[in-house]
Amino acid sequence: MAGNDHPELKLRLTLRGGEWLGPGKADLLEGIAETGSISAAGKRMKMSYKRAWGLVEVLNGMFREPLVTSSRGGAGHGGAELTETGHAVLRLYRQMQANAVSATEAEIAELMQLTDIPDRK
Amino acid sequence: MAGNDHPELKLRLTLRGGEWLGPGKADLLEGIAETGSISAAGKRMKMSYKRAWGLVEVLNGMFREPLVTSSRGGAGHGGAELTETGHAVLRLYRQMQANAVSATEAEIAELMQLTDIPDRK
DNA sequence: CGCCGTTATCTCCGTCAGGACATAACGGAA
DNA sequence: TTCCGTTATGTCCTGACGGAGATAACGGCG
Repeated sequence: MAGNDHPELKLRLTLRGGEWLGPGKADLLEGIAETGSISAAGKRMKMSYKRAWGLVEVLNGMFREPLVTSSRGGAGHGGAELTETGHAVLRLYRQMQANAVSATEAEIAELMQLTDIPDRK
Repeated sequence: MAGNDHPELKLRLTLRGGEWLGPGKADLLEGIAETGSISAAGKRMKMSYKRAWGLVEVLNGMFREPLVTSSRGGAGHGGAELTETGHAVLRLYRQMQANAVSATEAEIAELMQLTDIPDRK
């Protein structure tokens, strides 16, 4: 019951100068996939709609095909969802994350031994 | 010309909330090790001395033992160098980076295939 | 002693990412 | 036609980050 977040490893993949994929955009994609809405996904991450929408715009511009499609009005009063490419990107990022964590476990453990977290008793 | 940096993977290891080790601090440590000076290392990265010094202070507070020792005046007119712990942290981070890159090569390649970089003929 | 280059601090300022808020468009449903 | 919740897009503002520059301390050396 340490309550420790466990040291966390975050990845940022820079595709081109100024364009990158990191934890924030990945979480947003996941949120959109789960909520079906940009605003709901943004709210869940406690970011403004404006920012969430901006990130989606950037994401859509980074790849050949858009990662998110959205619609206004209509039956469900509008919404958004991931395209096939969107799902693929999210899955690949998560896979990268998992692979990276397991490939660096040893070094992370060593680094943690050098930190102050003394296990307090 | 292509001039492409090749996609680059950056790691950020969060030890505790608000305390993390990333590419910036690692490069700074490396710079201090090579130049023997906080200001020179900072200048090399085009950051102000104030910022470089602040990062060093944070780094020293993140681990049980300081990573950087510094001295004013004296024979060499002052300077800084990495402690044994400092060298260890830098080495471990570089190792993490290398391991993570090779562990995610496949996914990175797949992601790049989805990007716009079309080789422009 | 006075010189020198670095560390160590401080204060002032410009920049800018991002939040808060306002507005409009959309389009099926009631 | 009105209602609704979401997308889409703008303006205004604040707060934090970090640079620029000044100042002082340090401590061997000449």
